[in-house]
Amino acid sequence: MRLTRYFLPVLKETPSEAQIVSHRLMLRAGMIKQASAGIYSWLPLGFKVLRKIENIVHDEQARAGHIPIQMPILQSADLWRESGRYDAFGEEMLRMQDRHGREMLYTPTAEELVTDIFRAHVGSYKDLPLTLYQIQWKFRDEVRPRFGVMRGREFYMKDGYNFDLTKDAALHAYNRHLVSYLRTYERMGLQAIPMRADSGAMGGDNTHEFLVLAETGESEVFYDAEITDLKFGDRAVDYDSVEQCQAVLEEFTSRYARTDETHDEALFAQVPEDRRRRARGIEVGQIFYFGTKYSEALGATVVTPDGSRVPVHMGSHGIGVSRLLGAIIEASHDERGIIWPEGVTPFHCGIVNLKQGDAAADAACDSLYKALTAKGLEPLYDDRTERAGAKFATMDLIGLPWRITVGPRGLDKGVVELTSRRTGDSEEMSPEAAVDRIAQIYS
RNA sequence: CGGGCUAUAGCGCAGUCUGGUAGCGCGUCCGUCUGGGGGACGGAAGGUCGCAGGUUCAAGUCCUGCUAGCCCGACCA
Repeated sequence: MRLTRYFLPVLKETPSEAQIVSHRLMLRAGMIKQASAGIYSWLPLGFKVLRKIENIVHDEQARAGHIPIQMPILQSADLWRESGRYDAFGEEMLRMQDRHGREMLYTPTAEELVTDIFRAHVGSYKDLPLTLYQIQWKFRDEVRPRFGVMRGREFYMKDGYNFDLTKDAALHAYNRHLVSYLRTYERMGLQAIPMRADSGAMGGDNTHEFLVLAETGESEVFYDAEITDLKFGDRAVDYDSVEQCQAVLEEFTSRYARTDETHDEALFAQVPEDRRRRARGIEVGQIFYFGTKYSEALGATVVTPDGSRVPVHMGSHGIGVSRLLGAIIEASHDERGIIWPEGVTPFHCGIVNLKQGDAAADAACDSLYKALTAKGLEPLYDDRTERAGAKFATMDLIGLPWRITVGPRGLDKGVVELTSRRTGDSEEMSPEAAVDRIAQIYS
């Protein structure tokens, strides 16, 4: 993409509404624009990152064998009355009426709806196990939205629901999700620590939250320092293997790690003192096993091999897709701007032409652009007639992890400069070598 | 939902106390000089001063009501 043909409304000054760094940077980098309290439009750069994150989630869901569906944003109140949550959910649920006076609501989650789909179409143990998920806009009418997309009222979320014949099978689904989520977050360049959590309005007693450590996190967390050394890495886990998933769960949840909701000082005291950590975290996902709570309320049953009929065991699992942009920025930025992890960067690299209009520089940039594109990479070419400083400042702000700097001075020696946004390290090399290096980084 | 605050050009703000021709910086547009970290100079465009009513010869400024947004707290993916 050529910057002169893109829409990237960057701001030099910070809008006064933004308090925390991710919100400020998202506004300054032209990623979002507030539409009303806690509700945002996604501008091209922000939308691109949102899609990248969404794609990673879809990809990892597919790997775990989960099946994508799409359920409506507006739902009838009827099902929610059946489950008893219409009243239980309270003011957070945005309610409205259609022209006939029917009570409707903007979905805050979808246990009822997915269970309704299940009970209508699934009747036999032979159809199990089944995990359906969607990535869809949700709405929770927070009393006080803040922190940009980290705590908006409208938010984009992956919500998944597993249906299993037995409790053991459902617990395997729970473990499988934990493994799958570890992979998902690592691909985004994040370390998200599973912590024992509170089940809140979902019900059930088996639940973990995934937290990204960040000073601006909304939750206070307590953990054993050893846990941050754990890396999921590139291990090949068979998602169908009960033992393998169980082993990963045990590895990642055996050390002390809890949010303030479930924190237990006596247990925490058993962690060696030099490893006890108290910090803040951003919640980016949660997994639940809640058994037959919804299947019983809504009559979602299956016939077992012996011919009896039993309610299915269920769990639900969420990843805060839109919130992740804020979490990633909170975890990865400096005073000059965002630093995108390679896995979610909106463009693979930037090309900065230091002297737009100079025949040699223009030609070198064009040829770099073509070579990168030919390798399936997406560069952002700053072809504005701005001064070098302005171009560097924009690149630093929007956070592309790699920058190729092209100027007459270097071209005289036959080189361009490849710079890492994260480390600031620069290296001179031929344009061809720069293309190869970028391609290698993303291979 | 309790407490505090704000609303003036795309963004950041002054002007409101003490009523009298709506300003500054950044950004935008044009020109010249520049050209490896938000450069300089000259020119220009851009405003129902959140909305409605009131007081007054005259309201951005005073009064009343409303709306929207922000901060602290409680709450929350």
